[in-house]
Amino acid sequence: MSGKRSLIRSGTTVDQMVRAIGDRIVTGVLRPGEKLDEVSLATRFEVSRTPVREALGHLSAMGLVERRPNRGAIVAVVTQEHLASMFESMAELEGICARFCAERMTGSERRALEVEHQASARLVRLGAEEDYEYFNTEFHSRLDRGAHSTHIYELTATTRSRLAPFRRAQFRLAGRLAKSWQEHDAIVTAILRGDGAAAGKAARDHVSIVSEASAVFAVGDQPKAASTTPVTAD
Amino acid sequence: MSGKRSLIRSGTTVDQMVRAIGDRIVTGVLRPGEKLDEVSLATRFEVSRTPVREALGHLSAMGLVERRPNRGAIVAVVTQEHLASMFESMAELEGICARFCAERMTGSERRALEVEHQASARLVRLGAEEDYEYFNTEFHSRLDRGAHSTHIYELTATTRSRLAPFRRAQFRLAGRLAKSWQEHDAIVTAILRGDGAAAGKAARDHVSIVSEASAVFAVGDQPKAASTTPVTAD
DNA sequence: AGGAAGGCAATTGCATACACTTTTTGCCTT
DNA sequence: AAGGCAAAAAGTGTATGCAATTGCCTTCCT
Repeated sequence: MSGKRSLIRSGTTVDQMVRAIGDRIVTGVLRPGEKLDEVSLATRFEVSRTPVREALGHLSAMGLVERRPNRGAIVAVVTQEHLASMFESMAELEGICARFCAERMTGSERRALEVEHQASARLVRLGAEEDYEYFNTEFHSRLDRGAHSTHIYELTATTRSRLAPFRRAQFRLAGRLAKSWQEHDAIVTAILRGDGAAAGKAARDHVSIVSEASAVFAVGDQPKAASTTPVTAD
Repeated sequence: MSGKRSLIRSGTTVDQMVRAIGDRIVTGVLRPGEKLDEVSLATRFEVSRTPVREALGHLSAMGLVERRPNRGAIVAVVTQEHLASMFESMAELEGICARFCAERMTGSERRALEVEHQASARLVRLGAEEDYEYFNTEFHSRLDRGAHSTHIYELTATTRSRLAPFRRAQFRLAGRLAKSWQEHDAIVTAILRGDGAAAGKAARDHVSIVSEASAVFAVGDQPKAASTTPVTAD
């Protein structure tokens, strides 16, 4: 590989392909059910079929693409039913995390959670959607890590990433920002109180509401935003 | 591929490699931390490096092997802590499944669950460990499917497969068979009663006890049983 | 003698070539 | 004209070869 494509971010060719293709799926450039031809992708990104193939394997493991033996790969088709199932699972997983947090978080973890959460209140007042989204991600990351369970963490992370395409625009909905913060507050309060059952319930309810807010953006209504992963091709 | 190796079970070469290598990891022939050299594996199984590489990718996604970029793959090292975390997750997942079963199972599903469960009582009296293990698998499969949640099903399936290496010999422990059946009975009773909370608790407790029973077989104490996936090589 | 730099061997990562499977298209039969 | 079969084309699955990276060993300098 003669130095070209050196302007690109990082990692192996396979990683680049995973990001490039995955991003195009997540952003809706590649639509669910669309055929993913290996040679087309390879020529398009100016690499050989080998890394493309491997990338499709990764994406398949992530659940973003579906692979039929000897019959090529397609962008995973997520039915309304399966989407609901994923949100349901997410709610349960978050609930477990919150419950474990209430029972297991260290003193410094609790303090950090509280501090960050209170700090984010300012963003709600300002209506800073972008910044709040960052805090929101950080908040949930704290919950996931605070559960002190590596495997639950993995399950949560993979599920969250699979849901990413469907929850992107949730904070654009009117009033969602303030409501989100209130729900976070219920979770934080319960955790600090050490009330696992209440924390779990609050976290489950939180996701359930996000689910409803995101249902709008489900199948057949994917945005066509530009890719955020620049590559030489395209 | 010139017709040879036709005596083997099925599927593509990659699938065979996944099974062959995965089985050797699961059965302890390949020990945690052991280096997985691509050319060695390829020559050993008389295939080229390509399917071996792809298989290692799959196994990496399954969590059975660990891949370091440019530095090869090793059999995943499962720490005592991570193992505990996996059993904990399994308990929670089974709990969720049982709860959902109590709330959602159809009439015929409930009947089938009960019938099969009662039938397995005979195996306990006979001490038929092998046959009971089959029923046990079927039982849990019913629970997973009865939850009517495709994504929870996936999470449960992957977690279960990752735990497989550590729970194999559980029924060999004295009295485990009868105890297992009693725990199943508690779950079934609660489900048929429609008591989700009780079913969830019973299922969680069930896994917890399996966890304790399996802890004996954790890191550093893997058996060296022969592979159950015959391949031309070996 | 100890450490660092450079080179060599081994192994992974990518590209290309070949084999087999599936699908499509066109021709032949009914 | 319609349906089915066959052959070719398209595309995936596997093999092999080449480039690039890593780790180690040797060697040279301080």
